[in-house]
Amino acid sequence: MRIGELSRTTGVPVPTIKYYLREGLLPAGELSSPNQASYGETHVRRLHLIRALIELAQVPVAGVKEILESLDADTEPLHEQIGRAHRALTPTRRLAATDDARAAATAQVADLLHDRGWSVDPDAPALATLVDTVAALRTLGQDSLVAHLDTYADAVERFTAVEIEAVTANPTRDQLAESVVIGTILGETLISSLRLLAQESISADRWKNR
Amino acid sequence: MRIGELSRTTGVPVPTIKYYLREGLLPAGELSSPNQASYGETHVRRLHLIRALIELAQVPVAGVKEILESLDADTEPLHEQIGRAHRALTPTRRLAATDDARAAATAQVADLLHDRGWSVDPDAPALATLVDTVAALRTLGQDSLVAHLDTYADAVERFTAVEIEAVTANPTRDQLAESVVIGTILGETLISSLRLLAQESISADRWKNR
DNA sequence: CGTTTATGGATACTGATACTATCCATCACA
DNA sequence: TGTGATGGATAGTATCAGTATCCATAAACG
Repeated sequence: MRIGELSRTTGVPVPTIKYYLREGLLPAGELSSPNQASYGETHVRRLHLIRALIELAQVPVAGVKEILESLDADTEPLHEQIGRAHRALTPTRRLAATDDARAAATAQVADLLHDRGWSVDPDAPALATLVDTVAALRTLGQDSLVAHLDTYADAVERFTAVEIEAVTANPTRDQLAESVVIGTILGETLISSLRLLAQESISADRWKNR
Repeated sequence: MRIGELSRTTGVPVPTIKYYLREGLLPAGELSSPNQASYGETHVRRLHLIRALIELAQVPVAGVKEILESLDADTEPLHEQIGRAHRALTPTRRLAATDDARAAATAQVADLLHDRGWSVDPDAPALATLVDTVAALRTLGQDSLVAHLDTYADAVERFTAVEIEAVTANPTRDQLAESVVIGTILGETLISSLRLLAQESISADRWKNR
């Protein structure tokens, strides 16, 4: 398959494919002559994955590259592959907060992790984001939401368990890693759109007249 | 309070505040003379909100504007205010899928909505995103995840119930609207970081040796 | 009272991101 | 043999989210 056909079967414009090749998101095709390369099924699959990450999950190109590299690095421990995907997904979003708001948030999050027995890397970017978000919610006067952090954590444990289960069905390690990474990323898009739909539906008949 | 002090108390640089003023995110201060305006507590609060939306929830500036306008439009029905926030949160993320993948996804999503009794606007952007995501997961060979859509929906209903409860405690309608909108948006950041932490912790001891 | 500093408002510039467009020397195929 | 596609390189574009610069005026300080 040459680039034109790859473009036609995936719906991705040729210049964009060339761009992904340049950026190293897509491995080069096999060269039969200096200006004739052929692409295969793996390229089709990868292009689909790239588009899903960029379009649906809004992962920046650099993040996609990171994720794909981790998928290809199948010598490294699975947990490390997942860690790389997580990092690529959590663009350091920090927010200055007053010292006491941050201290309170840090303490609350530490309690939560302790109570749940979650052991995470203290440098995990998601941890910083969580602390900042809790602090921001307090600063914005939304303490009642923060008070239910535990219920959020319950619900989150629920689907994380399902994901782990769904994913362990994969026979090979490579497939497992791919499932985990795709599930982590597209799962978020899934949850987020489900949540918006649930809110829309519930809020519609809850506050019809306000 | 003049712009310098506003900058110092919020940690937002003066040129950035001027930019937000230009973009209409922040209402103008009260002018005492052609080049002397004074800002108050509302400006401090609003700046905190803007920064939280932009930094933590990664909402684009245009979306923040939309959200704030809906918060200020306290004459329109609450449900419509929420709808605007939702639209600002769901940047049309579409992904070309093969016709049968999309058809299957559309059917599955329709079933889900029906079974749960969720009634949503067929033009809701979140609906399109959900369909595309389900189609993409199938195309990428992740059917086992898609098979658990219902469990995701369960967990999502759980959050939503908590949020509604937490938020109805607000005495005034304005506060209620603000809580709903902030909860919708920052809640997503909260859930996403909790989920990453849960995954990290669970995956760590689940796949120690793979 | 004069001088330094800050301010409001307008306009211009910047850096990052994600593509698009153009070139050109091959290459395949008719 | 010529026509269109290809690989590879380089340059251009649009959008976004600020930054920077200017200027005339106002406030604060000595």
